[in-house]
Formats: sequence, structure tokens, C-alpha cells
Amino acid sequence: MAREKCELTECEWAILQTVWDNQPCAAPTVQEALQNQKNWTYSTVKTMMDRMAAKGLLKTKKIRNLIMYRSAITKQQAQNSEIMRAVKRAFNGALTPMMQFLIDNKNLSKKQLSELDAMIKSKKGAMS
Amino acid sequence: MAREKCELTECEWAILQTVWDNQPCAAPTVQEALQNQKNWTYSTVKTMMDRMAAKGLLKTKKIRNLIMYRSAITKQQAQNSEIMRAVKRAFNGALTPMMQFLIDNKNLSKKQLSELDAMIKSKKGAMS
DNA sequence: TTGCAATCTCTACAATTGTAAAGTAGTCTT
DNA sequence: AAGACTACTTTACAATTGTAGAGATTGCAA
Repeated sequence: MAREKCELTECEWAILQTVWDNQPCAAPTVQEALQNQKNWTYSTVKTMMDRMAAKGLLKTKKIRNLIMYRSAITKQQAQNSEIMRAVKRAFNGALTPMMQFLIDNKNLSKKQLSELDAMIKSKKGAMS
Repeated sequence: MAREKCELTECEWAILQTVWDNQPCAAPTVQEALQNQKNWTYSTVKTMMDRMAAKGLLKTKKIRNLIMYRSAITKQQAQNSEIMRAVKRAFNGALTPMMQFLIDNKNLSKKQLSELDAMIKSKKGAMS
């Protein structure tokens, strides 16, 4: 799987989220979809999308006079590298300490803890 | 606790790590300590540290002709906001899905899963 | 066929980040 | 007191990120 190393900026995340949901789609579509969250003009969105295409985050295909975009990375990949980035920076690359931190500091509810518990059990089961 | 909103850059992390370990310390100390990891000149380090002080990430105190730095945020705070940043961007702000992602996708070893299990249990115990 | 609407392209600009050279100043040694 | 060290200050510069105006193109509608 290519594109492991994608550190997305805030803006890139916003755009990609929209593209994932509407793909393939044109720039004006994305701009409209983001209208309420971000207040970006068409120019802004289009500029970012083209930069993202140049970086290899989006793929483009011209259909007559319309440029259609689709994402070149999956959401999973993006989520993964976002997490890895945090782990690398803040926990020296070690996952377990990060999980520990989450459990200890983010005061999860009892319900959430139980959910986690269940996830772990099911994962363990699936592994053996 | 102030300074909740600290999004650190790569460089800032490196510097802060060093400051946490040596605080209070002078810029040359930090530069030396980072010598092997990063290959930064004194100028580079000093510039960044001053910018960080301007941002409120470091505190300074002048002792005669030497400027001593200490961090203005704790490691916990920094770790926390690094995580929150990832959660916000990649998981829509929801912790549990992120944990799920970790458990499902980061192929943790059986041992790690058991550790997690233990953490959860102990946390649950401490809560009641 | 003329003009409007939609879309695209080009250009710009400020702030932030990463990086550092060069020059200044205070201090210690001889 | 002169030279050498050490640490500090000032200035700079390229790349990236966030933001967008203005003008060019094209296709449809009247």
C-alpha cells in the first residue's frame, strides 16, 4: 500500500472527508458541501484541491470541461498516519503507552471501558 | 490548566522533549543535547526557542548574561493535545472509534492486548 | 449570436515553519 | 589589554499553508 506517509493538514482533512463522501466529484461540489463548516470561497477550495492533486492526495480526470476528483488515499490510510504521527511525536513511537494514556487520562465512562474490553476480547479471539 | 490548545510542530516537540529533561536549561545545552538526533546549529535552536517563548510554550529567565528556559506546558498537556488533535481530525472527535481502530488495525501482540486488558480492569477498579 | 452562468486558471499575499549566517557583546585567560 | 570563547541578536530566505481576487473559457439559453 502506497501513500503511507501522508501527513494531512487541517484543510486537507476537511477536503478529503468531503471527497470520500462524494467521490468522484467536482470542485464546486466540494465547496458547496463545506459551505456550512468552513466558509471557503470556490477559489480557496479549488486551489487546495489542485495542490492536493499535485501532491498525489487526489486524482483528477477531465470529463469534457469538468474536472472530477477522487481521493488517492483511503480514509484508513489517512487515519493511520494521523495516529502514527501522534504516537511518534508524543509517545516515542510506542502504541501501548499511548493507549495507557488514553485509558488513564481521558476519563472514559464505565460503558466505554466495557466496550474496549469487548473489543479486546473479540480481537484476541480472532487472533488465535 | 491553561495551555490546553498547544499544537506543537515537529521541531517544537524535539525541543520541548529536551527541555523537559533538562529544565531549567540554556539554549546551548539544548542544542548539544539534540546534536545526534537533529543536526541543528546553535542559531537554529535558539531561533526556535525564542519563537516558542514568544508563543508561550517556554518561559525564560535571564540570569546575568545567560537566558534560562523552562517549559510552560507539561508533557501531559502536550501529549493530550497531540492526541486530541488526531482524534478531532481523523475520528471526528470520538475517542472510542480511535481506540477501536488501534485495536483492529495496528496488529498488537497478544501480550499487548493483555496489558491493555489489565489497564482497563485496574481503571475500572479505581473508578467505582 | 450574444450574453449569462458555471468553471477553470493564474497570480498574489501574509503567516508559519524550518534553517542558518553574520555580527555583537560580555567574560575569562594570559 | 588583547584574544579567544561563549552566548546572544538580528536578519534572511525558501517552502508550505491558508486564503482569495480577477480574468479567461465554455456551453447553454434566448
